[in-house]
Amino acid sequence: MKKPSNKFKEQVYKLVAQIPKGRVMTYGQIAALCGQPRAARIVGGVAHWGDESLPWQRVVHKDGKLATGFPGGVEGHRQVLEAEGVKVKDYQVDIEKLLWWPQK
DNA sequence: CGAGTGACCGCAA
DNA sequence: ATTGCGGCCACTC
Repeated sequence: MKKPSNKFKEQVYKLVAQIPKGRVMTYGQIAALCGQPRAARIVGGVAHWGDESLPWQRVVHKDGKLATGFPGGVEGHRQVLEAEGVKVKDYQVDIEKLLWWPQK
């Protein structure tokens, strides 16, 4: 296990905290906004061992697929997302519709 | 500096 | 469409 803990983590924190309810972002997207478009894995590490107070449930794969290692698996992830108002279809969200970008 | 890890991403069979 | 493999980056030992 590896626990990220530097500015990259803080960057991810800020981005995730900005995700409005009912919207989702992809790991690659967040990584790109942090300046590392290929560091999606790092974002995943932060998500797993990062601040649990952040809405990681709004972070999904590039295809809109749910996170693999989410507590309770995709099942728990799906329920939390629906609780936020996000319609989940077959453990997948309408990524093209719900994908959110930070206001410039 | 070298090796290992990870809630990913993209391409090939 | 599904499955498998590698590569990528940041971080730890």
